[in-house]
Amino acid sequence: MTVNIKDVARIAGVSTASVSRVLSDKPGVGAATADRIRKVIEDMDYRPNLGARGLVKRKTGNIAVVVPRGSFILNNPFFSTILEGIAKVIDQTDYNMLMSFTSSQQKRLLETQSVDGAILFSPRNEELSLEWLKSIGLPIVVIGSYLEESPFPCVRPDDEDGIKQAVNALYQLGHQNIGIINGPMSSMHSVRCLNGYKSAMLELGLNYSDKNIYEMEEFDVLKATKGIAEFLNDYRKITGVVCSSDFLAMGVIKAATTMGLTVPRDLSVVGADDVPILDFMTPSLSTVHVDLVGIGKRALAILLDILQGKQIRKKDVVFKMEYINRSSTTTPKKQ
Amino acid sequence: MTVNIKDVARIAGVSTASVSRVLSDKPGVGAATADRIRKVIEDMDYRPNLGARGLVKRKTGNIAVVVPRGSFILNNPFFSTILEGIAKVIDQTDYNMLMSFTSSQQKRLLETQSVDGAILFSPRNEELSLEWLKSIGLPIVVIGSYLEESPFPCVRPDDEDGIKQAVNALYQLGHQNIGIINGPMSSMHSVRCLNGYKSAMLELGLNYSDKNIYEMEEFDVLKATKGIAEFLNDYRKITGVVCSSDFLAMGVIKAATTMGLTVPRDLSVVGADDVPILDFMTPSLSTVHVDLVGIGKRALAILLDILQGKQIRKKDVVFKMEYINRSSTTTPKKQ
DNA sequence: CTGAAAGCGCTTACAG
DNA sequence: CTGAAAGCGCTTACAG
Repeated sequence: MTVNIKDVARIAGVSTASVSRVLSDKPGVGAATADRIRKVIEDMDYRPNLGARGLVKRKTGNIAVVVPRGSFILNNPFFSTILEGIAKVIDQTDYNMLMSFTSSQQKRLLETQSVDGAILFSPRNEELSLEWLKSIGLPIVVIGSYLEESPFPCVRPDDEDGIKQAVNALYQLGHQNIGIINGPMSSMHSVRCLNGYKSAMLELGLNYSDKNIYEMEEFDVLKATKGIAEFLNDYRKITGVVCSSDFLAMGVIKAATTMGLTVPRDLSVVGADDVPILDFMTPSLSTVHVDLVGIGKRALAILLDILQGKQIRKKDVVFKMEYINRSSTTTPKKQ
Repeated sequence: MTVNIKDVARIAGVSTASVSRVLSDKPGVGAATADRIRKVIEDMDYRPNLGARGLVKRKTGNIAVVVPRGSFILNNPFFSTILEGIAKVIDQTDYNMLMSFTSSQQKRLLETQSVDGAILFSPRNEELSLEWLKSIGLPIVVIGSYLEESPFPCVRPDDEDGIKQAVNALYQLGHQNIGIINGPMSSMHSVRCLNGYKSAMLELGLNYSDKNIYEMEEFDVLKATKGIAEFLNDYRKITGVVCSSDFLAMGVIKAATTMGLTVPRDLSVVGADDVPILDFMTPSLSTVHVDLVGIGKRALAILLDILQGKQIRKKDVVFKMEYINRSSTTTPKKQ
């Protein structure tokens, strides 16, 4: 049996009210009494039951971090890097982090008063509908994208501009026939990337057709290498591709290698996000950098502000991206 | 104000006891009454407050997953892959997963009755002392290693044998001068890897000295490339290295590349664990495979068993490893 | 089959 | 400065 506040009160010869007061540094306890209580707490190694406290204070001290269905997600360094940012600031607070993966778990987590607020990674309306999310009345911050009409604060990379920079960088190197490897269009992120690609191509006066655009059905690159290889094979004129994520770029390089192409000699590849681990690849990945850790930090900071009742000024926080030239890109071969 | 069990009872015209009974499918409620209650629950969109329930049932429905200090950890695919296994089985239960990173957070999480059990990733005695861990009386399963005298069930790769296989594989390819890149000796894992290395070398009749052994002070490979490069440079006779993790192997390849060495032509490198993402590297990594997802699943399964009061048979579960030859290894050059 | 009551471990007006 | 009491939202003997 673990010791509770009553035990402490009894041993210290005071009421539980007094113990509670010193526990939360509230005034109204004499210095001598307080010291005595503190000693007893120490001696008995008493720790308050956070659940019980939460019940009366009507807050749990927990924050949910919700990642979309699909376990692959954890292995995606994009998420783990942002998570690192979240972890960094949560460690300076008294909040605990609850994670959930499947959509049934998520719902239960969000609707059972188990958390005070939630950070949602690119939620999908099919799984977490806007209406439902609003109905539970929980403070929410989303990372990445959600529906256009979402009322929740959002923090995300400027992906549209990022892709534009990537296309421009390839163009500067001399590429004319540029492709894009994109995620499923059910995600706003992919939509914006495609927009960025198209407008960059247009501005540069470059031609493109459907054969320049590969849209994956799923995010799981580990299983998509084959499709990418077919795409690359189908239209050999492409000399450079931009990808909507580093993870995809990794798949592209893998696919190219499988086909006997050498990156960057035969194909230049640009990623997006600049996930730390990929700097270790050979060739190291040219990409469009964004401060992923910063995104995580910022998202949690906003949630914390909401939790403290602060008014938030900026509903949408967009992190700027910046092209980094490494060694997966070069001048195209003369055809 | 969210609706509570009293509201439901009032509207349904019954006592809270009856509502509670249908909530948890307990007998003792007439079919008609039960149906009526269920309808009210539905209509009012009532969800039980898990915190309140936990208070009386004396369990929280939460499981802690504790990873060692150092945010880099999240980006280590070794952890995220195991985590994937944990997530997979937790999603089939009603438990939620609480994660914590810093040691102060961990202690708070474990001692405030916030969780029913915990999975500890290679805990360090300096942060989570055995004595303290025992004193909190929480069901615990450790992944990786802890102290020799730890009473907690443990699941881990057979790392000693894994390294032996790696050394043997290099030997088969013709390598004689084999090095090892290891983690800090404060970790049992590193100790076992070193043992495996030494006994393999001994069995093969190969010579080695301190110059064959590089021990990192920290696990953060992203910052250790320099040290590895110095090590490789210091004793150029080494033609192949085994590493105590794929993550380290990645650092070795990076370091070698920086020095102008080509892997595997100038240096063969073997990783350990076979983390999914590294199959995408060029060259793809030769490594010693272990079922990381399985380790995660198994660890949680054991914890769940303990939580259900089952007696556990095997205190230590060791997953076998198996060498996989990919393209970061080859026959050494003639010197 | 059903409900009144006590209790899980806390906190917080309220009264003194 | 201090304590008795009520209450947070549930569950569970106990009695009928």
